[in-house]
Amino acid sequence: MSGSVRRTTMPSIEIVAKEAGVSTATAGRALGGYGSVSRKSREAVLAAAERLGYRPNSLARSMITGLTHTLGVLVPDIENPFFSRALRGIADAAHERGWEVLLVNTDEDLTLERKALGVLTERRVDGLVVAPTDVADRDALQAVVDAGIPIVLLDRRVPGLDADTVGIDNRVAAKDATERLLALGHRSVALLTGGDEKLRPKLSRPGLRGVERLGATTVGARAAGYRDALVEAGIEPRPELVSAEGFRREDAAAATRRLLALPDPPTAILALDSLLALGVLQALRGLGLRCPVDVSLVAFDDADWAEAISPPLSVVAQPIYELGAEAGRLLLDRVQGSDKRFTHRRLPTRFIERESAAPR
Amino acid sequence: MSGSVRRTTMPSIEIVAKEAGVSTATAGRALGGYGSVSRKSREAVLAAAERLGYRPNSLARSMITGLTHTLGVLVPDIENPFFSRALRGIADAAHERGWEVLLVNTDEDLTLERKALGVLTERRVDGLVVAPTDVADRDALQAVVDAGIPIVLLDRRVPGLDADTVGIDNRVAAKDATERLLALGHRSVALLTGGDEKLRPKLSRPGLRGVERLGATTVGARAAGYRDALVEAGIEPRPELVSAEGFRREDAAAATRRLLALPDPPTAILALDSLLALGVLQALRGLGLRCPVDVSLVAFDDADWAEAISPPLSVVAQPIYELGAEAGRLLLDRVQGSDKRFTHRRLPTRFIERESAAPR
DNA sequence: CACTTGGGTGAGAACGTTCTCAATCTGTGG
DNA sequence: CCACAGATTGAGAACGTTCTCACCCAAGTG
Repeated sequence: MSGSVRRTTMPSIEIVAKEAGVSTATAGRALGGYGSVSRKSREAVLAAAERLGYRPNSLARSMITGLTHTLGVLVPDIENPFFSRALRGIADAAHERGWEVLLVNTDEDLTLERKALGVLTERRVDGLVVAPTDVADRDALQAVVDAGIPIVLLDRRVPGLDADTVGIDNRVAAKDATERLLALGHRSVALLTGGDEKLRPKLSRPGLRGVERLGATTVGARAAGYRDALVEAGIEPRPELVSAEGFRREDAAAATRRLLALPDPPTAILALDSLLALGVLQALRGLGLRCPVDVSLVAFDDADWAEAISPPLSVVAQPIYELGAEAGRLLLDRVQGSDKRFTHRRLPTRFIERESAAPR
Repeated sequence: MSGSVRRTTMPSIEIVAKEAGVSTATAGRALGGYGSVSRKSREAVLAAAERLGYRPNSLARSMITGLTHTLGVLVPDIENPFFSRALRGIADAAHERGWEVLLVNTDEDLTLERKALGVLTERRVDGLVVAPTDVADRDALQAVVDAGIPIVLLDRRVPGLDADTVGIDNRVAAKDATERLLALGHRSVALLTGGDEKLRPKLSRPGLRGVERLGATTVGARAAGYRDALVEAGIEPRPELVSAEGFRREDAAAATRRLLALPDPPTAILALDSLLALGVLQALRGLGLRCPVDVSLVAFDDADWAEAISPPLSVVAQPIYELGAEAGRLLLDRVQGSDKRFTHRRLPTRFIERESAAPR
């Protein structure tokens, strides 16, 4: 392959055995803590190991036991605070039970995601936590499951996949947030989804079928919840108030400027993540408008800055760390042989009322 | 070990060879792309592999090649935006050259860090990027290096360790930031370090030796730079203006309240990371003070919210992603056999002047 | 004394690759 | 037709563990 075969200087169990004057089998037993070994042999082996600085080779161990004690984690972008916090939860759960974490960023890129699935399969990870880029990857994911590697989906769902899922009830959470804005007297509420261009027509004019299909995705479910609240309040959803122009802060800022330039501009905005909310705040500053007196704002995710800025931001807080930890635990249960029916765990969200949403 | 030996259902190269009617050696050559194989054999093997859904076992490959194509990454806390961004840089650099990343959080805990070093050694990672908790871990780190696993230190340094390091010039950056506050007419500048209790006396009354010794750590170097600026400006450093009361936002808020309650309170604050800056902002809000009219604020790290809040925060921006990417590249060079002298790479910082620091 | 029991031991297989080496096949030049 | 270089091939070793199995031995048991 890549040329030079690197010879490590590390002593093998055979060397340790020789040094201790026993067979490799006995040395293995003493070091691995299985089988039965006399006190004398054990002490000789452990002393020899200590002397030589012996470190077991977990690759060889994995070859034979069939367990790598490694969990693969596939997320779009570890820089995203949502995923870095969730990863922390996953990693802690894994560590607690003696597992390590192999991390791959997918960049929301399907090709990359598939390649990563292949690589992690070749590495024989014991299981995978995946925040899939797209439901379109169902087959690739199912292939991994069929190969005997259990998967737990995080945040997003993929219909028809044999996997546990962990997330929140996005539709209900979004509906609740929207209702709170309506209750403050806002009749014209904008939605900033962060999805990409091609999503927008679907979001703004979804047939019933469309909503159902989109309901599978996080953004889609939240958009559906937003619609639910409007419809129940007897307000006709206005497509031009739904913006899906990109995930970056600048995209959100541009979208905000566009929204506020409308003939009948929104008096409140619901942003589907905290980065988008920053874009809104930035745009408001630029326009000389103030939050919440001119425009109310509510965002998903309780970012660390949400409470510290002026005005403190009202948010829909997800239990992100717990989401990750639960995914990790669920996965480890599977790895360790659980064959319960697949569960779809929904953890509760919490609306934190601060000062960015005010009566109209 | 942990009980059940899991038998994977995945076909081995031997099965593929049988299916294709060739020897395992030939199948290996066709699949691995080494040696020479006739067109006919290759096609038969690839077809058989495709048919059986063959996936090479990279554990077996690593056993023989001595390369796991895995980089270990040891950081205090992946949730910290600094480390999650740096990790992104490391991961991208690794991916680009066909490596994967095994991640461990150390929680600033020396015991955990040592255990993690052991685990990663057993996993035979090809190299390690470490943001060490403490210089006290020198021996444990050196042992890993001696075992043949190269290390690159990120952000922090460990004197006397055979390793490359990547970071910024903390002393110069802190001095520059302090000078800018002094240039605005501030004579009473506080420093929020975020270090823990036992650090404070050293920071506030360092003998020359003290400063030198602390210069090895990130916080210490920045504190030294802060002092440098004061001394050069002919201002006597006041120990009570240096606060090291914890890393969390609440700690910073409490420290800020304490500072502002002093008889001769600071008119400007330098916060050593963005989370601490949030604490300051929160405390100011609570006290009914405004930034920058009542208190000026400058912080390290250009957090994503820094530009979006009011007032936009003036910051010392580190090239965090590049720091990580550079560490990754340096490490991969070592893994692939470079034996250049150890380098200590300092990437340039950039002061971004926004609106949180104003004339007194 | 013969017979069982069970702790302790070592030889060698197994895991799934890549590597080494010698043997065979192919085509070319004389 | 022969010699020879080079491509192609397969048997078997190697990597470092754990697992299987047969064996030895001391201590009871009848």
